[in-house]
Amino acid sequence: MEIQRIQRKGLADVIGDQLREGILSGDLKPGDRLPPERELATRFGTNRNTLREAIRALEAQGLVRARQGDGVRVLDFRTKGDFGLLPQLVRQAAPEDRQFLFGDLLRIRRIVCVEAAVLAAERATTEQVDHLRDLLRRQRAADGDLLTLVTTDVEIYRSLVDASGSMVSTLLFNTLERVVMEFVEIFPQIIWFAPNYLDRMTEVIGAIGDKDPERARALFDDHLRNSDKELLRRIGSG
Amino acid sequence: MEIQRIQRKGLADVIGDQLREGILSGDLKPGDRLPPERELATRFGTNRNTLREAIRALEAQGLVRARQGDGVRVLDFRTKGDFGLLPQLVRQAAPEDRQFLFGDLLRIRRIVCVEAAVLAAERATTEQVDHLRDLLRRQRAADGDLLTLVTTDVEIYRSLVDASGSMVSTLLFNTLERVVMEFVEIFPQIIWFAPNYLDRMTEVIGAIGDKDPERARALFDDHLRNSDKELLRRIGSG
DNA sequence: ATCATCGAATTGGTCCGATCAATTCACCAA
DNA sequence: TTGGTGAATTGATCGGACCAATTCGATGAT
Repeated sequence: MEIQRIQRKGLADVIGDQLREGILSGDLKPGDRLPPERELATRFGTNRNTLREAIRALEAQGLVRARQGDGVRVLDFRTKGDFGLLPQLVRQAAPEDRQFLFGDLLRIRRIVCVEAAVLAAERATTEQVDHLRDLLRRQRAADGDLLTLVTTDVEIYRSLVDASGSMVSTLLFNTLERVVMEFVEIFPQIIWFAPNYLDRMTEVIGAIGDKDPERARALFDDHLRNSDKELLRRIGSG
Repeated sequence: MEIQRIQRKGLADVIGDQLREGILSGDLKPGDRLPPERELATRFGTNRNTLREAIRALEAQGLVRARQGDGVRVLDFRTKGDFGLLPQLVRQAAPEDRQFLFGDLLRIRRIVCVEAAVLAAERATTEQVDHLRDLLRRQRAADGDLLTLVTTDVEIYRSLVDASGSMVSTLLFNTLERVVMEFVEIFPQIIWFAPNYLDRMTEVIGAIGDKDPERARALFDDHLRNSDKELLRRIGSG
């Protein structure tokens, strides 16, 4: 497990974060016009170039739109915002909203992962199924080592989504995983494995190996419903 | 229906598009280091500031990562890329991949929309259900006017997702809708409404009004499976 | 009074040149 | 071989200048 190099944040990133927070929190409403770049720059104690880089990043995320001669206008991220905004949105959600958000997230993650399993049962190559079985073996060998369990678990899910052969699912999974990681930082207690976790996953991957989409769907959906229910319970009582 | 104002693309946008295309097409591989900013700027016939704005946008989308003293490195969008990359990916996909991509997209859209309908049946307020019924009436009144049919259809889906009360679903729907619009430009023939479209939607919204999640799920899932099958057929034969 | 027209003010877009700061890497010494 | 040191590389920030699109008020014709 490689140590993650800390990403040093430059001034433009900090400014971008502040503006983004203002938009996602609702302080800056859709249709609002940001102050002129020259004014914003001095207000943040920087120059126009650096400030513009910050705004470019927001523009790339669909949060604002700059028009020459007019100004920089805040867009409505609720109707135009991208799914990729979710991690940031979770990070700064009010504590009373987080449990609700988490429940919705688990629901979406479940149906996406189940559908990926179904697709994998239709399309996966024998190499991909073998790789999944390898990961399960590694998971059994981990024997309680939490770090190994977590990283291998993520790898299993990722490999399963890869086996579905769907770029749509893969990219969707990437973002979902990122959101889950945000929640892990907020609720560390959701790092948890169901008692029958390994047996269930073995059954699911068995169904995929058997090219039996409907059995994979039923098994995985049932497992995730139960598992997610427990995760929600742990947050509720924590 | 307001005419969409054409978004004027600046130089930084054009440069960003070119670099993004290089990454998504695989010409620039993960781990590759881009040429130094000073060199890239002259190569694109521009200056460092403009070029840096282009790179900032790519960075905000998780396609590259710039580190002072090192350089700008290409990230692996397959494992780290965001769901929001999908529209651009569709736009420049090879023609032989597009049908496949479209099938996967419809599959994900179906399960997401169905789940939104289920949630709506659990949570929707009477006002939200009334609004959905209004939209259906407007759709009936459209009577063949294609522009009205399309825009109202999008509004129905959006209102349905809104009625699910799930920000996760809403943002996910935003991106999915954007991808669908990309496909519409490529395959205009997918603008199509099933003969029983209005009756089916009326039934679904009826189930939501009755607070009957499972009936909403069954009705909507069945409708979308049939409808999507026809859409795929129209692409295949077109 | 109402509307069209034009021009100045506003504001984002691009460009130039310079300096600061983190990283890398070749070189040297122990 | 190892470890440190400094030069080279490269991104980050800065200040100022001018170009270009939009907005909006003044002006004048109807």
